[in-house]
Amino acid sequence: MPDPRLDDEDYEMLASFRFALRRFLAFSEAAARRDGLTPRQHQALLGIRSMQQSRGASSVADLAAFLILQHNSTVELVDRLVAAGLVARTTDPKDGRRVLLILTELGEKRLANLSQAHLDELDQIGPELRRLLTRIQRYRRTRRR
Amino acid sequence: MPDPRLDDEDYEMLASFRFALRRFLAFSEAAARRDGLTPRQHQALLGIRSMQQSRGASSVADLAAFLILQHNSTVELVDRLVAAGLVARTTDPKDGRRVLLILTELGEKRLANLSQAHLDELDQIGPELRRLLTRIQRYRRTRRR
DNA sequence: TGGCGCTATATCGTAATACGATATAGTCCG
DNA sequence: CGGACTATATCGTATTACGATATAGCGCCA
Repeated sequence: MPDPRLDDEDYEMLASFRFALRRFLAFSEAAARRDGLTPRQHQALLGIRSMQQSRGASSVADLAAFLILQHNSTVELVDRLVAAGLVARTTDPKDGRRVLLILTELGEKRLANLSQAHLDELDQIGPELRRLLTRIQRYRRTRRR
Repeated sequence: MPDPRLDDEDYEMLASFRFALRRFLAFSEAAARRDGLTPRQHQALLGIRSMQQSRGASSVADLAAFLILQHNSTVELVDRLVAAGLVARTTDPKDGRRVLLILTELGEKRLANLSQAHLDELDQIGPELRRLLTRIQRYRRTRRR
């Protein structure tokens, strides 16, 4: 069992870190909604796009793993993405059980727009997140010895 | 309007960063649930605890600001925290409208346990998050010139 | 090669929770 | 002391993730 004693600074650091994280996520959520997407839909587009590069295409199960969601929840999310015209389903020619997901032109466009906004935001908030992470690590190291 | 062109690496970096973030949040969520708390409840305890230090106590509105939630949602969250015996409500003696929140002994205990686990987890995942953030910043700088 | 176990996706009912709209209580100042 | 303002609380609603279950396709081996 690790030493359970925590001091005020531990709590303060954790709180600051989580607050910064939430501010980033709140930005992300607001940006997505401004474009008519839910946050999950945005993340799904990003996952599909990046897996398109790294492994040719994304199946529903791949997407579930990327989003850390259950398979059935992912199916429902894909339903909504297809209904919104952001993603298309195609069955894998090599394996009829698998459904491969591809971005529509609209999906590409929305994702590009959002990704640009996120990179800009990370320019702002990224350094603070890094600072907080570094501070936590440093403080822990000093206390461990 | 910023240059909207994004390349594969931009998407890959964003996807990796968000995936790392989700893994951390999934860890956090699982740790909270293992202790019988929802993720929000855990974050609320952390916020209340850290505001106790920084400004004496947390009101409902303070907590809402920390969690980036609407006031009414926060009231409902506090209802659940009180029902679970983790937090107690006390009206501010200086302003009868305000409700000050304090952790019960059980709340303190749960938070201490969870915070320890989170610091340990950040030892693991923190460096990767920092690396990804640095990579994004560096890549952007090289492309901007 | 036919059937059986396995994997992948889909369906459906349920529960949790954040929100908007609205109500109530307390404060403060002209 | 009344009215505007602030803080908290209540309630109905919508979204969405999940568990349990169903269906379809694949591959192996007796």
